[in-house]
Amino acid sequence: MHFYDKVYAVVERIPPGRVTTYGLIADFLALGSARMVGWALNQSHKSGLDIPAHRVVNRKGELSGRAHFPGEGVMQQRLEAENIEITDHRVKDFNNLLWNPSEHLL
DNA sequence: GTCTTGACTTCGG
DNA sequence: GCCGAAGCCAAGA
Repeated sequence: MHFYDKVYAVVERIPPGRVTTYGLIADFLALGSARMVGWALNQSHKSGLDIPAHRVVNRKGELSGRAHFPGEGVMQQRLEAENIEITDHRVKDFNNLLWNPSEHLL
């Protein structure tokens, strides 16, 4: 059980239409660094699992990981498919859509 | 072994 | 609010 397995477990529990941040996940799992979350998601494609990584954004609500998706604009399209509006690579109404793991999982 | 590289965040200016 | 520096820690070279 590596830390990225826990990251995947949390990310899979993010409800559709909501988003969360690297920092919140790192804090919830006590990883010590938000970078580890990004690194875990970077490796997620070869885990074989279907991780909804598009629901994880940075603390400003920006789609900082969009470049690592299979195609250009894929991350944004997946979010829009869940009724999340994106303007200039940022989640609109981000503060309202933010999903905090520690308030729902514990 | 060290050094670099990040899907990040926080703090000071 | 923006910018630069620093802290963070697992891979890969």
